[in-house]
Amino acid sequence: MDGTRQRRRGDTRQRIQDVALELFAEQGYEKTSLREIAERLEVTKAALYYHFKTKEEILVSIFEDLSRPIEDLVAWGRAQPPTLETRQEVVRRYSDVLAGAAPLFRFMHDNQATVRELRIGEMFKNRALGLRDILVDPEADLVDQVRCVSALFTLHAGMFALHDLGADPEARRKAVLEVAVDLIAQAHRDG
Amino acid sequence: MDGTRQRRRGDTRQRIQDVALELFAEQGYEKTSLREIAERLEVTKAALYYHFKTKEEILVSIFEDLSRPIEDLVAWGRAQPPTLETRQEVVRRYSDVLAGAAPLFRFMHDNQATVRELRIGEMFKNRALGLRDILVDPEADLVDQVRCVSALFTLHAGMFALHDLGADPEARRKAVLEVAVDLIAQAHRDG
Amino acid sequence: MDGTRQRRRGDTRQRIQDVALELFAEQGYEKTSLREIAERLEVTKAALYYHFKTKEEILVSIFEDLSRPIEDLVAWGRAQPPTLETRQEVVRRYSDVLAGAAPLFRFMHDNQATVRELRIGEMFKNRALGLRDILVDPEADLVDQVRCVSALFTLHAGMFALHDLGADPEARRKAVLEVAVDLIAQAHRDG
Amino acid sequence: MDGTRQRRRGDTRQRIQDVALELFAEQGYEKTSLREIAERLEVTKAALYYHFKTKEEILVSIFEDLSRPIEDLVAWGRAQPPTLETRQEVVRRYSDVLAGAAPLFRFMHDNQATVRELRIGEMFKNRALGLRDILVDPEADLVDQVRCVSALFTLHAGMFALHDLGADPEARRKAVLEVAVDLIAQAHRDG
DNA sequence: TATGAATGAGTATTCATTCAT
DNA sequence: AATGAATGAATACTCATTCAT
Repeated sequence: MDGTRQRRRGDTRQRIQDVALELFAEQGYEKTSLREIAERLEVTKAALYYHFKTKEEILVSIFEDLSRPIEDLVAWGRAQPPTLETRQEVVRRYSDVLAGAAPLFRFMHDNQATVRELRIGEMFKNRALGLRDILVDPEADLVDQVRCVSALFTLHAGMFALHDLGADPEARRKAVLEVAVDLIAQAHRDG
Repeated sequence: MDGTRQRRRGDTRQRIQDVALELFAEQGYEKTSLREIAERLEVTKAALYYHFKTKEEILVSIFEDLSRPIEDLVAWGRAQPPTLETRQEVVRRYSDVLAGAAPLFRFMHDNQATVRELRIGEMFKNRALGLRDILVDPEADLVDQVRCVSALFTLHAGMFALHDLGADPEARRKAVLEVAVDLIAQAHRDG
Repeated sequence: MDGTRQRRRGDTRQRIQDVALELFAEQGYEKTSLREIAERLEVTKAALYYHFKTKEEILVSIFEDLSRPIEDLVAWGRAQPPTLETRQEVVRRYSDVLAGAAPLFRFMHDNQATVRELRIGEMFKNRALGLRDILVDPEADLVDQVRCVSALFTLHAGMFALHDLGADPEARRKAVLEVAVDLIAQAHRDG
Repeated sequence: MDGTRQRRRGDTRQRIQDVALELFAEQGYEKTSLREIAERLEVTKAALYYHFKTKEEILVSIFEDLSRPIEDLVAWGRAQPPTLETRQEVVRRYSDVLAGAAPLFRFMHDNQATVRELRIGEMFKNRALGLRDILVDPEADLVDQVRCVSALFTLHAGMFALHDLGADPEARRKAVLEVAVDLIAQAHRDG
């Protein structure tokens, strides 16, 4: 009975994160004001400050919650032997991770200038470097190193910039993943 | 003799563009205020408005000046037969174009959320789609289409996100270009 | 005790309206800045924006609050038979209405060019036309129609432009009203 | 041959006045910027300053040029005996004067708050008082004094606020004039 | 668990005016 | 007779943040 009003008790923090991420992804971090978030939630700005100390903290909390799978992936990858198979599996899993928190990663991708100045900039960079270090063999040829990094960027671009290549999203994701996996394979052909 | 004061006569418009691009690329568009630009130039904000109607127009003018080579490249590409060689040459030339106006393209890459709302968003998108249409064969396999687009993104990423792969910039650029050219080649292997 | 600080709690919105109307009437809408209003109230400009969305909204809110009596008068007038007596009574009541919100109507009278571009321009015009339609018989002789409208303008002018005819304000108002009532009577002499 | 360009030589001052009055009457004094005037004339703002020392001076010069007929009328009126006939003739002539410089008087009527702060405020007030002193007999009944002033305001209102009474402008002007002349007559009935 | 009221610092933009050329 | 380049001061408005209740 009632529902919304009832269910809203206690989950305000979560609802703030949801709405904020939605708006951040849609319009960017700077162009999204706390007033806007508050209005969409039908609470006052001050209510946001009950749950979060600053605007930035809202973003940080979202990032912390949603980016754990990357941490896990990096941890897993580090524990594996640095083989072709491991690397391809990392790429596969990363593709899943991206798809599982698309709005966050779309936001990260579209707001790099902003993100760089924020706390999450450093955090994200570290996770990204973690991934890279798993995929890239520092002894390898520079071209092959680039191939591995390129696999990563292909995944990202595939998520956020291929909306007009037609084809349904799932088919697109598969195609993108195949290219990425293939890039890793090429980097291991010989050397 | 004297220099600064003397030479400044008449080139204020250009100096505004230079400083603005520098700051936009460094801190992002929204976080760069006209006050900051004016101060760095040692003129008043009002002087900026003598030369440009709005903040956005400063950016537009920079974009128009610096993105002409892309237009030219698209035009050239369209006039060639849609062969492997053409496409690889387009990739090569695009790499040069990016290197030739690196600060602008770094800005575009880092501020996509912002750019999308601005007039240059549409402009840039059109140029990008132009390039894509030259590189991508709509009849080809989806995976091969992705390969071609990925070549483009590899170029971009190579410019703006590989600063820590070590190696000197020129070597890096060559490696990136090789990967991109190779991606195009693979997309043409058979099919 | 203390008073000012104490009493100010909760009535800020009203105080903004009061001070704004005072300044608008004194110096005009355009020449009155929000800084001025804020300073006189010893609050910040931002506080004004907590209570009103724009400068224009301050004016609109004042107008809506103070012009209700005209609406009521028009409604009353419409419900009466269109006789000489009705019309004279409307003129009498209008004189009271004007006297009851003199600063607002002085403002409207003195700032017509400005008001015309604002939201209240349309609102006021509608109320004025409502009054006119009650006073003016569209079948009547043009000269008699003008007499009725002139009665209205005489009232206005009497409020705002006769300060130097000497005599005390109340006597002046009575004289003005008599002229206006008489104009209506003449318009009904025969016809 | 050519024409515009040719004829424009030498009459810039006049053209500034024309355009300025047009815009002042249309949008008000404050809302009309020198940029706007300059743009419409296809000259630079600085050119305006070659011909006039300030924005206000543009208005003053217009007023001085166009309000001379009032001065003349006042002078003429003062030289006549203070009879009913004189007064009615003054009203008739004033109606002509208003019609002859309608944009100026429409401006004065619509921008009273602004005008009051400007140099022309005082000038206009003096001319108006001059007229009033001719029309009003200080010995007369207050009501009759009001009638005379009301005749003046009827003329003004007739010019600027009766556009929707229908009827063609000339018919309207005649009707308005008749009411005004009649008001003067009533003020002289007995007394 | 929130709100109402407010602030301080900032933003882009506009304006009348000046002056060397 | 006019322009190009610039300024100083102002304006309406927005934002993240605070705090007493």
